[in-house]
Amino acid sequence: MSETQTEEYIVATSVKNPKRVEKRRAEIIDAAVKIFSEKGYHATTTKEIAEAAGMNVGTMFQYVKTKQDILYLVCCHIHSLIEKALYAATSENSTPLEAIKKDMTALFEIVDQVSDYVVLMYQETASLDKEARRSFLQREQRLRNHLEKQIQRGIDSGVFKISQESVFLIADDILVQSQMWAFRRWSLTNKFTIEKYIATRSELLETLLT
Amino acid sequence: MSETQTEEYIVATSVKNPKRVEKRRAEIIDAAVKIFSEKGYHATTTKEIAEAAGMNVGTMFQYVKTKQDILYLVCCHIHSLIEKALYAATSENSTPLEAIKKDMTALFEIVDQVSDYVVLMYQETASLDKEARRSFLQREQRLRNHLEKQIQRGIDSGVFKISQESVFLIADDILVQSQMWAFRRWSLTNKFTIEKYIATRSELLETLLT
Amino acid sequence: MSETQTEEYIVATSVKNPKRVEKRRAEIIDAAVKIFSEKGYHATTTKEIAEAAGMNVGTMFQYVKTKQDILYLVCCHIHSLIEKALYAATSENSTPLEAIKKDMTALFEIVDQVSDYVVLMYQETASLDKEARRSFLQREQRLRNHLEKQIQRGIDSGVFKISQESVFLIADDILVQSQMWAFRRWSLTNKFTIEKYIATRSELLETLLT
Amino acid sequence: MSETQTEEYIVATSVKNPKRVEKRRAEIIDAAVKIFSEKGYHATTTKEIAEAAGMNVGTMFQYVKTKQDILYLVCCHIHSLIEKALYAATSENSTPLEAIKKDMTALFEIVDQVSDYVVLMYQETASLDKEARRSFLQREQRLRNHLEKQIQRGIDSGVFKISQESVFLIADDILVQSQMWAFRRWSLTNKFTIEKYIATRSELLETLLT
DNA sequence: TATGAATGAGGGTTCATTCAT
DNA sequence: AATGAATGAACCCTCATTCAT
Repeated sequence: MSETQTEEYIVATSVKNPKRVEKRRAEIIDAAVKIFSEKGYHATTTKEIAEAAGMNVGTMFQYVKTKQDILYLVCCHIHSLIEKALYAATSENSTPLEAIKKDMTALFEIVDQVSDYVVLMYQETASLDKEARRSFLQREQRLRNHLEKQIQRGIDSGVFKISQESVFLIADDILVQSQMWAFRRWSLTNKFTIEKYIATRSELLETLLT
Repeated sequence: MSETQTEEYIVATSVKNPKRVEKRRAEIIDAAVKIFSEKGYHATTTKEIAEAAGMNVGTMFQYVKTKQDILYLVCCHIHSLIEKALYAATSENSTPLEAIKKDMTALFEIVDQVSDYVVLMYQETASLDKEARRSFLQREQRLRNHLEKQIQRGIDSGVFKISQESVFLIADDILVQSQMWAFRRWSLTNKFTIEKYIATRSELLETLLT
Repeated sequence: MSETQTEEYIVATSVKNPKRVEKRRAEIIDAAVKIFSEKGYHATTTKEIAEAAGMNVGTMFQYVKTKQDILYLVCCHIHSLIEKALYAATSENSTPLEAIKKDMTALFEIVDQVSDYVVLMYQETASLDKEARRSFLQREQRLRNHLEKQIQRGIDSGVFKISQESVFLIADDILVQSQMWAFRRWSLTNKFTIEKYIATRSELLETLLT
Repeated sequence: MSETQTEEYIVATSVKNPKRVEKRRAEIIDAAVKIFSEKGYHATTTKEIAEAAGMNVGTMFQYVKTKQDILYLVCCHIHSLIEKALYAATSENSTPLEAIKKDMTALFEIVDQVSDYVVLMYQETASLDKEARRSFLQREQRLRNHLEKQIQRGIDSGVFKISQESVFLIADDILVQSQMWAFRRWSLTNKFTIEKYIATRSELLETLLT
């Protein structure tokens, strides 16, 4: 479980009222998420975003310093959706195997629901500068850490028979596989419904763990 | 095994002599690969590429119609490197398990060698237009098809005990995991050398298959 | 002695209480003088000025109609500093030569003290519109008129042996030379202290006048 | 005579043919000089300049890296006009007094002819960044050095009876006075024609020197 | 009177692509 | 086939000023 802690990337604003910032940014994010996932980050104009967000360009740039900031906010927002769904699924009263399967299911389901955004999020991460990218990747580590802990529980209670170094890889694999459902939708949906996909993945995971 | 066959995306040129086209494009690709993986596709100007390729912008645009064409050529080039390495590793005289492990090893090793380019290739795929992207993704399918066949051999010979639908997923996983080594290098190299990574992955694969 | 009299440029305000206007404007001027002379008029934003003046942009614009008004106020303020220092030095009980030398000394000394502001004042005069510039230049004429009168005294009393048309030029020269000390500080301080500069200028002036 | 030598500020270009650069820049300068002296540097748009220069904005920016570069070129161009006129007037076969008077006359006359540009040149110098400003000011020193040499000749030959430190000041004064004719045109032309101005200044200079 | 969010025109600069030589 | 100057639409962001509270 890696935990190199660094400060979060902060999106600056010249607006003082935090409530307003939150509200306006939500509007910006909502608009940007849609346009970005249709046309991509680079092909989208700041003016377009502002218009779609129902505000003036100048206004928008009071809540955000650069276009990239918008991308960062968007990525974090999407990530939060996933994180919330995952954490909501986690219950303490289940066997380790059930628990990790439940997490996996929740993860795959939320990714399925917002798959366009997941693609966007990972595709455009590259357009963030170092600072922002690092900060975003840290968030991702939180997800993996969560899964690692769940797997570790299974090892500790003697249910899972895997080597210690596999923990990290398997946790990471689950994450990556969820993303894959988004990225390869066009090809996977030929063969799987989301339910079938989850079922097959669950089986493979069980094979691996026990 | 997916095989929706469509025509390949063709990069047009106004130059007649095919030998010259090949030579000049090789120069362009070599230059572009380096700059793209340093600065990214969008941050790179056509002029920079031309200069690095030792030719004039005008000249370059005679071997290529758009900047995106260059990206397409670059992606295909990188992909070829991987494809060649994978095919070179495949031998007929081995057990299915040995064979798929050998393939996996070759794949991971080549990705390790050109990891910067792999990252570039997958990161910037989004910047290709529909046509070109589809054509590029078709190439990727060839890789997966190859792996699928190897796994199928094991099933057919009764060595691998997995469901039919897992074939596709496992083949895809191997591919994705190779890419992961490139994408998460910064985090994985904390825990693994490439040899260790291959070994662990091999073990997990064996668990899964047998 | 030129005296084309025109009305003064008036900086409008929407605030009724004159005391408050005076106080607030003093705060604005103090803030603006500093920032302008650090970054120049164009590079300074109204928001910066307001913040430095400890008030809100909106508030500031109630005491001033445009950004240019601030510049005008600043220029007038700086000019007043010089004017006051000059008038304070003038005494009636001295020979014409002593008197003009005293004035010159006072002028050079005050310019030396606020040289940054003098540079600012003359540099940015160009950014005033016609109206405001004319009004400001009128103030400058008051200074020259003062010096002209002092020289005239010397001529009238038969001490200064110069032609009538030189009066204007010499008065102007003194003014310009004082500004030069501000503008060419970087080069003049290699050769002169302010005392030495004043001494040398005094000698040259005496040569010229007698 | 100050001569801190530093490298000249070089205006970059992406155009290789030096002849073309020279020709195009001449067009840019011609256009810019006119618009700048009408509206000032800040109020002028790069697009306006390009249009007036009969070329595309993009084209213009191939001969110049920034708007400020244009200002620098303009300032240098104007300065060259003055320098050439001054050097052309200098003859060796005259007494020191005649020589310096001739120089002064030439200087005042050229400034009179291009007075709008002189005002522009000195007014907007402040808009140059440090680098460019330093480089431009160096050019100005060449002018002063020239005048200093002329005065020195008179001292060396025993004709001028002035202290050594006055040499610098008097040379500088001549320069400044020429600029004054440009800057205070509106006020000076009430009292002087250029010929009368030159005559009066010559007299004062002679008084000072002999 | 004071606040600070909203406005939006406009500015400098870039760069993929073309085309005359 | 090669050169490199020309094109111009488009982009991100700023900031003086206003106005509702």
